[in-house]
Amino acid sequence: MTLEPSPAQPHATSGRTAPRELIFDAATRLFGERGYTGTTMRDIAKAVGILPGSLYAHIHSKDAVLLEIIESGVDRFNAAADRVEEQALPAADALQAVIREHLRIVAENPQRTLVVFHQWRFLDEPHRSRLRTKRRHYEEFFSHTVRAGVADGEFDAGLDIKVTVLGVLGALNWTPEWYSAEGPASPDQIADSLTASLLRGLHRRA
Amino acid sequence: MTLEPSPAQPHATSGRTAPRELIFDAATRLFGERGYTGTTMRDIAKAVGILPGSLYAHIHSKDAVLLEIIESGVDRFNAAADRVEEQALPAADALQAVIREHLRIVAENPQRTLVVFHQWRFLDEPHRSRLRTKRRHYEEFFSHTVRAGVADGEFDAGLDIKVTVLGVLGALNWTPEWYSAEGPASPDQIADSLTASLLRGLHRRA
DNA sequence: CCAACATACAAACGATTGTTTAACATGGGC
DNA sequence: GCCCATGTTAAACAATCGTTTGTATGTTGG
Repeated sequence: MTLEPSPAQPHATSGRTAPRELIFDAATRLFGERGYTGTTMRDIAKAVGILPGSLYAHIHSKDAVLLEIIESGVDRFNAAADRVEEQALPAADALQAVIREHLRIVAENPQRTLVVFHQWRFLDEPHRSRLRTKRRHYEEFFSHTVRAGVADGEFDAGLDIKVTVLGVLGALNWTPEWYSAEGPASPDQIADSLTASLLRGLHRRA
Repeated sequence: MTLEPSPAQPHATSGRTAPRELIFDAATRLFGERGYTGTTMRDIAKAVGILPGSLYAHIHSKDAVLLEIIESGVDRFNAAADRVEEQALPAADALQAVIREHLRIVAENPQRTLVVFHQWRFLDEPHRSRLRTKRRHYEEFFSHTVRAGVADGEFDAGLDIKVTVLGVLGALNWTPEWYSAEGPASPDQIADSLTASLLRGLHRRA
């Protein structure tokens, strides 16, 4: 076999972005903006710059595209939570760390995050149940962390843990709704501001 | 004409629910579950128990139904905020009051709240802009309240007000996603737990 | 009793949906 | 220089979309 300085692979990671990737990028953006049922294959094709039928040389179906977008998104959140869990930090530090990771993932691609949080309803079984389990795994990291923080006296024992966790998750899950890359604050700065509000509360310390 | 023990008025507020109201209830539930673009007029008609064409004796169009659902929902939130504002409470009390009202509105009809928060994207102009302005009015009540709380020393001066308000709103806007009428806690109990977490934070007081 | 009205049905409309098919181009490896 | 894989076009498919139409059926106020 001769030397291959610049192989120009047919369907590997080459200079030009692979058409399959272009399709997924366009689909992610459109699903985020108009929702899964509000986006047509013709919309996606037009965004990529090809005809609708040509999409099917690269993808299996509209449903399969949605599934892959959501699954890859959920996996990022879970990988981040697992990474933080491995460090076995004190509860407050663990929360700050995971909130930072959360906002980095949102900032990297807010549209994909919106799809993950809202379009899972349109997955058909058994994928929907499987993805729901994955999302629950992420939520349970927060439950465990808050519970541990209460157990060792770091957090207030009077907390309603369930509501508190859902409140924190709500604050985080809502961020892709307002985050803008054009804003002045970096994802880490936003994460730390949010962490400060959530952990220390609004009230002034005596 | 014989006696009428049960008048059965044609289109007044009688014993039987008006068909128009049945349509809006079904549309609210379906728009909340499957989204606006994921719901067909045939879905709504089947839920009401009539044929698709018969809907148009009661409504103008699918878009008009969505607009009315969202607008009536937004108006409830704004009316609640205005009511609290009139009382001119200290910032912490004002927040607790509006959070209570917020959760009562969510609890009364979580599906309608979901439609308000997510389906406004499918309104066409100028309605979308007008509704966005109404939503901003609600959000500004929170901004003003937090800012006032910081100004008079009730809240921590180190707060990033913008992020803090968006965090609180995120926690509140996410509630219809998990609130269940079958749950053990009342809306007011949930609101007070949430208020405690948000205002006092997770950390144990020294 | 009757005119008016509200409501319903059955059927259809043009447009749009996701997807399939057959034919045509293109370009690198033997 | 040919071959095969890859990617595209053009055209069409059955199904479904929001909505309209014409007609029938009661029910009510006068």
